[in-house]
Amino acid sequence: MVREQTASMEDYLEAIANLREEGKAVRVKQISQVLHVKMPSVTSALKKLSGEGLVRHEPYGYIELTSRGDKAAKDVVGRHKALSCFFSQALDIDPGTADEDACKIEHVISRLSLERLTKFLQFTQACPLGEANFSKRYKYYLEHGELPEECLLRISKVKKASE
Amino acid sequence: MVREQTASMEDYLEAIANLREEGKAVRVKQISQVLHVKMPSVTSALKKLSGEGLVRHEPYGYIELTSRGDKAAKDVVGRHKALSCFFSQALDIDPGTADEDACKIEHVISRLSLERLTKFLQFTQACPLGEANFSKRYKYYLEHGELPEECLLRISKVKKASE
DNA sequence: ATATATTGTTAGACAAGTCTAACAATATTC
DNA sequence: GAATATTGTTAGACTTGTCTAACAATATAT
Repeated sequence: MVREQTASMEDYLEAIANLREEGKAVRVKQISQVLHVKMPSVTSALKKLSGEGLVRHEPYGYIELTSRGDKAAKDVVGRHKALSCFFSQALDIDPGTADEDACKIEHVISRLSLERLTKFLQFTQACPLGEANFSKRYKYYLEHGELPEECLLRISKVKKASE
Repeated sequence: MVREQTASMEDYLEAIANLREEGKAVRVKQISQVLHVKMPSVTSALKKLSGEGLVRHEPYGYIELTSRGDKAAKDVVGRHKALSCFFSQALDIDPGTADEDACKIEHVISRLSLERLTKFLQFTQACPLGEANFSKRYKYYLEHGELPEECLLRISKVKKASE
């Protein structure tokens, strides 16, 4: 299993993976900007991660993830994406907030909850009950503060049936 | 607005409020047991919170929240409950895991996401589309790995209509 | 009411992660 | 290619929150 990392170290791994992914130079300066920390903090973190065999780092040179580091990073990035996706798509939260929340929660959520969140999202998207899909009705509820008509109709039907 | 607290200090406030709520003695020992820390950590935290006017603490005596402390504690407890509720009810996660996750996430989630999560839960419970309500269909999906029949029927209807 | 057990506090070490200041290496520019 | 700017590193201070060890207060029991 992937070695347990602190939230901070996961952030560094994630930042390196993302910079690499975006084709940007993976340098101390870049990482420090992405994570809003000063450069010495990055150097220090890289030293730690190198010591654990997750990162290769030539002083003054470029920075790479080892295969173990890459695995760990992919894991964090995966959690981040799942959460971000859930917040923005299922809860209709703006991408900025969704991303911020994902950034924090990715370090603390359990595997089980993450998996369920993902399945929940898939389910709501795959299961288009009524004329509109679930997300649309939810958004209606968010905007108007009350259930859309199609939901109310069904409630009254049920009521009548049981009367 | 309620003063910003660290995750640790929020945990202490929450523990005090919960002990009080449960009618148990609010003592250093109790808090240390609830939070799985040693007693000196509690003493230290109480000193800090006293200094900020959130807690009243007579040395060797009982521990009370001030009105400001109570307000802050209620806020944390509210977040905890909302999250725990969402995980257990909407995602059908066991109460233990739901609680653990709530404990961590309560410190980092944004107001907006929390509010949406709550609304989402209300919506899914209030909007009983189809014969069964949303939660039931979701649980079917979890158990069987595929959409319940009523969902599939609707998909095929849509398909036919667009053919 | 004295001995003992329990609970609470103080003092100080430690770990993680950040920062600033000073210095070193590399890049850029003229 | 020497001067300057940029980037990176080292050293060491600081914060937060934990711990252990030793001591102090309170409660309990005989």
